[in-house]
Amino acid sequence: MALRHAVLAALLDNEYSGYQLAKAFDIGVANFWHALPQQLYAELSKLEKDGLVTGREVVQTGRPNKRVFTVTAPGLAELERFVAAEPRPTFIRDDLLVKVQAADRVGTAEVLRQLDARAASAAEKMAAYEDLLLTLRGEATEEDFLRDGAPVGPYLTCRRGLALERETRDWCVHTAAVLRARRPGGEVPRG
Amino acid sequence: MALRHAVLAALLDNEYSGYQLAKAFDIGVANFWHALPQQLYAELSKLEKDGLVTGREVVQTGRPNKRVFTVTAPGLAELERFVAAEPRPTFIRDDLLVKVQAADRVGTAEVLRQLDARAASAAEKMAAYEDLLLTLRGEATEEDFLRDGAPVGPYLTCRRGLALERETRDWCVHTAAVLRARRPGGEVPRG
DNA sequence: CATCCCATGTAACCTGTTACATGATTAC
DNA sequence: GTAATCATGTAACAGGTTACATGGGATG
Repeated sequence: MALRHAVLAALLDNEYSGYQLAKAFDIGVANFWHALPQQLYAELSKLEKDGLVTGREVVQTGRPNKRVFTVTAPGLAELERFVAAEPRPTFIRDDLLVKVQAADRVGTAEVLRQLDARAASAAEKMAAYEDLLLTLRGEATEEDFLRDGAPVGPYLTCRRGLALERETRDWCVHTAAVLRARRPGGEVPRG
Repeated sequence: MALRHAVLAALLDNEYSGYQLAKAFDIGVANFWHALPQQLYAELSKLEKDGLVTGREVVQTGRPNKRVFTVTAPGLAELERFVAAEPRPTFIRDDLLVKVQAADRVGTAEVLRQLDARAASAAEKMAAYEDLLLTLRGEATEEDFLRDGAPVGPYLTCRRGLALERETRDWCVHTAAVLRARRPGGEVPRG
């Protein structure tokens, strides 16, 4: 019962279909919750069965119809309970960090390539988050929006995502530079 | 097959028992991989059965004996394969962020308390990581250690953890300040 | 005397991932 | 025509979590 609350929170500011929710979990929600589309479809079904969200058919032309979901009063109450509960420990799993941890004992050429790639993708995500922040606050300055604007929750979590990606990019760039300086050319010693 | 490589990487710089490994996964490895003690005991058994680590009984006085584990040549080869493979998408799950996402629609008093608590625990972890960095580099300056020191992998991942915790602390402090300014006193509107 | 730390697991359950399945429309 | 996007799932399997179990020694 954990994905459940992430989905409820994501549905607060918007109606979403499963497909749209999957997009939101790809960029935006991805800062703090990772989930696959299949999980989201399954979770939306369960949430609807439990009465925490309601679905509404949206007829579309030129593309398949879809069902969009909204949080119900019991759903909001469930979120309220979740918020009051002790948070679980934060959960990080990152392959690339495992590889850097092992950098002294394995070939670093691949690690360097992956660090470069990650730095580039972090830079892309930063740009995406900056766009999203602009969209969320509209005409307002950041200062004004943070004082009065709504919804502020998604804005604050997006800022977090931006800071995280900046940190990731900087760390990758720095780490790659350190490893390259230690082993000029990034070659793998053999034998 | 994912925890496996985190365990192998953690065992590279040291022999560890299951219990010690659990401690390492609590601070240090926690920056990039989350796992429970039960998982570690189970994984060590599997790794030993598969010949990727070897166990060695250490007789102790005044406390129970323990089995410490070392990575074998096949274990190192397995890590080498893992390093060459494409990394999986990074995995984050954070209850507190879900709660902030919902901040416009639920009571913020509890969220504020949890943000304060998280800021404090991030500050504690920063101190722990700073200590660990000092221990890892010994007498050397950071610059020298990054050029020649060993093992540099754990040092680099620890730096990442430090940066992450700093970012977490700053974001929590900032976010709490924003929410408090919007709703003076942090009270929950009812009705 | 109680509590914490060391030390290691098992068993039942829940959650998440991988692979597969379908089908229409739009953009190149 | 080929690929991408929209749209929604199922089924089998792998992985992770919760609860439980045990027992000695050190610390206050």
